[in-house]
Amino acid sequence: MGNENLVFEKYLVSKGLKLTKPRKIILNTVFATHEHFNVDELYDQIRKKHKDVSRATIYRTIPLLVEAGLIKQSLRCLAKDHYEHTYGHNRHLHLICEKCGKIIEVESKETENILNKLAKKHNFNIKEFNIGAKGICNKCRKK
Amino acid sequence: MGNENLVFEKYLVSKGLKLTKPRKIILNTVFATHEHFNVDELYDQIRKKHKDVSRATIYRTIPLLVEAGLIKQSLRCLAKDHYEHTYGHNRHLHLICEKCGKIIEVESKETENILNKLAKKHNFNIKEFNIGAKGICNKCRKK
DNA sequence: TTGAGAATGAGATTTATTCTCAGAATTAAC
DNA sequence: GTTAATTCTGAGAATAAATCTCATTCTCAA
Repeated sequence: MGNENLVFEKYLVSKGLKLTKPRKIILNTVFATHEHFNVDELYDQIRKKHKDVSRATIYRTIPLLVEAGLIKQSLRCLAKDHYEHTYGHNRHLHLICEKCGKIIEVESKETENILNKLAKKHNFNIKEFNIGAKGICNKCRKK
Repeated sequence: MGNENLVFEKYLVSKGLKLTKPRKIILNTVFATHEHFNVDELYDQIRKKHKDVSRATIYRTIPLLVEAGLIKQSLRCLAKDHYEHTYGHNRHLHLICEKCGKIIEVESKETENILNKLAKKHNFNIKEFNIGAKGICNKCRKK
């Protein structure tokens, strides 16, 4: 219940685009939970209430949400792109279990600081961090 | 010219698999350069010399190379999976330019140490790091 | 109210990757 | 060397996520 709506509308207007009903529905469904999501999950979720929003529109709206700084592309899992919130969420890194797919989110300003330093050395302007590791989680290791 | 061949053969034998001609060709082409690659690039490279290696075999061999610890899945660029060497190469992180696609490779043991600590806290067993950032490179920023 | 441009749904299309299958290669035992 | 059991292979079909097309509908400023 932040003002994603405001942010999104501002972005759209600045590009000469419109905050239409389907776009509102998509935005609100995306921000109805805090979870990562992929297009299929989002589509199913939306379809529970709104039978008139198409996959095409979802695929077309996601890049707008990304551009507006509301979400970002996250992991790729089972051949599908996944997304996560950036607006209203602290940045975090991911520990992904290769066995069960579980995602552990951990905050770490430290790693970002180091990356920032390294980027400076290379005259590189960081827009977005992508930090994580794959491995085996606690539960799966015990099996 | 390390002994990727030996490593690969050892791995294959341990799984009851065979180091066949196509697999040798693929392995050697992969290790003929130090560059990241995707399947198309690898296929073209191989086809210059060997008209009889199919895409299917390349797709089937890559997971074996990954499992053998010789390469790892790296970035995904333009809807294609990319791979990079792990055998014989120090680990590094990637700064990826969103404009021109340039990839800057940087070493950083520091970030890995931090991730290791965090993983310990969560009883997570890291198999592979995935560290990087997207942004704008020096050249593109000047435009 | 209206008109110009933007947005939509439906379904076709694209394309990386995976699968199928009949024949070929491999390897160990004889 | 032959054989037999198994693994591999190439070719092309199949799959499926993501993109595109297009005729129609919506939006909003004037």
